Amino acid sequence: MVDGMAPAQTWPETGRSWSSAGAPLSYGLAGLIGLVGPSVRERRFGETGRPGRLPYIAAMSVTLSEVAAAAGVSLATASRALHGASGRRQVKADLKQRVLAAAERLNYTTDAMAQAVARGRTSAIGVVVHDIADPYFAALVAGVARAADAAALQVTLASTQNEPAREAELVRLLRQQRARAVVLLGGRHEDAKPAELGQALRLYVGGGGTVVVVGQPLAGFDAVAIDNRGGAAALGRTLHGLGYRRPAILAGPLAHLTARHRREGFAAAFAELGDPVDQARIVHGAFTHSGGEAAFLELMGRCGERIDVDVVFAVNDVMALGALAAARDLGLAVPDDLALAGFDDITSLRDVAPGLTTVHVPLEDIGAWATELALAEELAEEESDPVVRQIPVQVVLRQSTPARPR
Amino acid sequence: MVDGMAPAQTWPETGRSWSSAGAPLSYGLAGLIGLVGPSVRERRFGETGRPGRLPYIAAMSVTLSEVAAAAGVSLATASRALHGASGRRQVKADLKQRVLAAAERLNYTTDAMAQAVARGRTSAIGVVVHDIADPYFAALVAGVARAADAAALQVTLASTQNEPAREAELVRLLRQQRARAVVLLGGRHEDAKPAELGQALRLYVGGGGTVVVVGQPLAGFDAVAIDNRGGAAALGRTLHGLGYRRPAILAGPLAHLTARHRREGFAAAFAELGDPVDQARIVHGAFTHSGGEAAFLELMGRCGERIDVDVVFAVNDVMALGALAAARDLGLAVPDDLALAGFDDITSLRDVAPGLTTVHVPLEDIGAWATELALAEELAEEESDPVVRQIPVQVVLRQSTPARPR
DNA sequence: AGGTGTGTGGAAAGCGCTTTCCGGCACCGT
DNA sequence: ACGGTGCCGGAAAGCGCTTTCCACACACCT
Repeated sequence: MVDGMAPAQTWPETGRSWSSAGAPLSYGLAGLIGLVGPSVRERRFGETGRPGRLPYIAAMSVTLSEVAAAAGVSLATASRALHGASGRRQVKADLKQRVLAAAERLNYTTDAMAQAVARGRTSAIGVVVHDIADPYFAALVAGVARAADAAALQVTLASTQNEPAREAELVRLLRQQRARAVVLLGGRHEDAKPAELGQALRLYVGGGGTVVVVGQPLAGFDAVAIDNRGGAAALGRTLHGLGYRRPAILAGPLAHLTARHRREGFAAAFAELGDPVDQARIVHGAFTHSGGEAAFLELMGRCGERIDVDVVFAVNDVMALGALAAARDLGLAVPDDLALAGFDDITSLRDVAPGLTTVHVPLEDIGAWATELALAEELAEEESDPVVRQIPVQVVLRQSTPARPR
Repeated sequence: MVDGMAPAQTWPETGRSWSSAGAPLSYGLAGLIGLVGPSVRERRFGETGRPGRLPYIAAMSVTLSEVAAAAGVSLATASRALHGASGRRQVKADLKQRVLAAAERLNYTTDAMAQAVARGRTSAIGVVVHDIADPYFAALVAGVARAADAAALQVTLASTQNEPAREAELVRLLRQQRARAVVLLGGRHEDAKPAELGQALRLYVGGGGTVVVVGQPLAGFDAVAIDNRGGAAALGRTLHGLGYRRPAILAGPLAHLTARHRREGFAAAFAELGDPVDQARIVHGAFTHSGGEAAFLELMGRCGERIDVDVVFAVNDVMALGALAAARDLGLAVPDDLALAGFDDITSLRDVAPGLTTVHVPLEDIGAWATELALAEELAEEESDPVVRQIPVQVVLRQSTPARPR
């Protein structure tokens, strides 16, 4: 790996000048960090004096042309040796070895930005979430990360910080980053300038990107759809079958599509079985832990002295956990005083007691599938109709909703 | 937004040729996605026939020179109008308006990659985690995302997928991406080729990047350090004060530094108070939920018939929750049969009953601080000694460790 | 008028990379 | 000996952008 070059060599091949002003700093730096060798230093341009020179510190990394010079080959050959194999352009073994050795010796690393510009494509996919600390999004992102890793892609995380209206802005950002694909995890909100989001997504797709929406489909885009309505209906039927007759719903924001579908599915099931949900027992609130807490308190307030509700369905587990906390604070026992069910089967449910009845959604897998779908669609040159993959869900009964003695 | 241009106009200003082979596809696409206008299409190069042409589809987005042409100004002016203000180079208001209008009309969006190459710096920071679905990392990343958002930076998420040895690889990847800074959240492992990680980090720093390590300091790099030893010691003293005398430790992997410091701190506190931890009551296991479960079962197995342990300290909350689950399965009640404490105070603790005694670590803030530190260090041109910010932690007593009647 | 600023647009070089075309070379059959 | 045929290295153009230097126009002051 070490060839016959003089160890103190300072890249005469490159013909570049060293910074004089910057030299002390750069040597100091190199000394401090050690191990890095002569190639790590500050470079200045501008010896030509012609227009176009960049007399500021532009880069501190070894470039491919330096590697090429060190290996005594041309830039083209160096590029081919390192990333080549494109077409039938083979670099002979000995040259390739020389280049690889030089690259290693100089600690060269490809500049992914430059590569992206030259190749016209990046190696990053973007993922939009509302709050990465929420276990729902965390699980989805874990799946995205797994699939991206398998495909040797980077993940760019864009978070709205719980402001749904920022989704469009983040999509624009990812377009600017030329992300290969965007996986949109945030729940769809009807009030959050949907036109703006659609516009941003269309522009992104028009620029050659692929979009996959997770949760519910969005007109015109590929989607991995969770069967919210069906799952909630199945849960409703199951609870009815267990003997529950006076349900209440902690329903999430009115404009939140996922929340709405779950509420509608659940309500429809009870209605069909002859025990419609009392409208006064449907409380809307934020799609969060504290939203669930608040909605539960509001519900209890509406009930007054006597609780005329036997089961509470929170449209997601995080809200259900909020409700559980609120119930505890109120001195109400679940399931003795009140049964409780959620939706999603987030991982942290394994640690709550009593076990929470819910609808299992394979979140991590969904994240991975969405990513794989995006990558597959990218390959499909033909412009096809949006692919919508429906994910079935499954009711999981736990202790929070025991069969009700009649 | 709609100006007087002929709708069928095909950018004569640009002088570029349209693809003939690709035209049907591109028109079809533009038709399908609507709203995008004539500027979104496939472009081919190669009308010159000279070397250097790129006859493949290179990009589908509007470029700045097209905007410049549409606005009737030069490339330089267009660039200055959109991002300018660098130095005292002002673009007069009317020209600036023309450029902005043209950009909007063409749905132009800057190519962040090209910008990064030209400017020599990106706008992304990298964050390395072991598992984003783990609430510990999720909270930290939420903080990183918040701070990055405030600084108008992108977050590139790199996950080892629970393989600590992959940290070095991911750092190399982030170096390749020319991330402005790397925030290393993964716990330090002694066995995971530390030299390789250190080497990768040094090369990254040598290339102009900034590194901040979270958790415990790593020689030579900035860090936001959690007072693991002190926190665990304080917890130990507190529990001793409550009357516990026969502690056990679910200690995490031997080589895991955070785990080790917490174990040592806790053990030291009990030793100082005259009740050293029995070595046979220290069980090592993975730093995860199932690791906690397994370690707890192992501990119970070692105890045999009679449980001669009065409090179990798990070196993190996730393990403590695993232990709690295992205890439930075994029919043991916490705290009646056994007290339990953890470390970190992850958010999901709010939903477990009994409330788990732990050591509060402001995880999300730490993520944000680490990011802010990285950005501050980037500005400080002077090469200074590594900054290590110590974060104090606080014992939080909950129901899982009631005062023990003597 | 003739200098001297001052402001502002444009030409063009440069970032670091990929990929094309060309041309040189070795090998082969005739 | 000669043209054909592969193979493979190099020169150079190009990606889309930023920033420099130059040039020109217009004051302003003597």
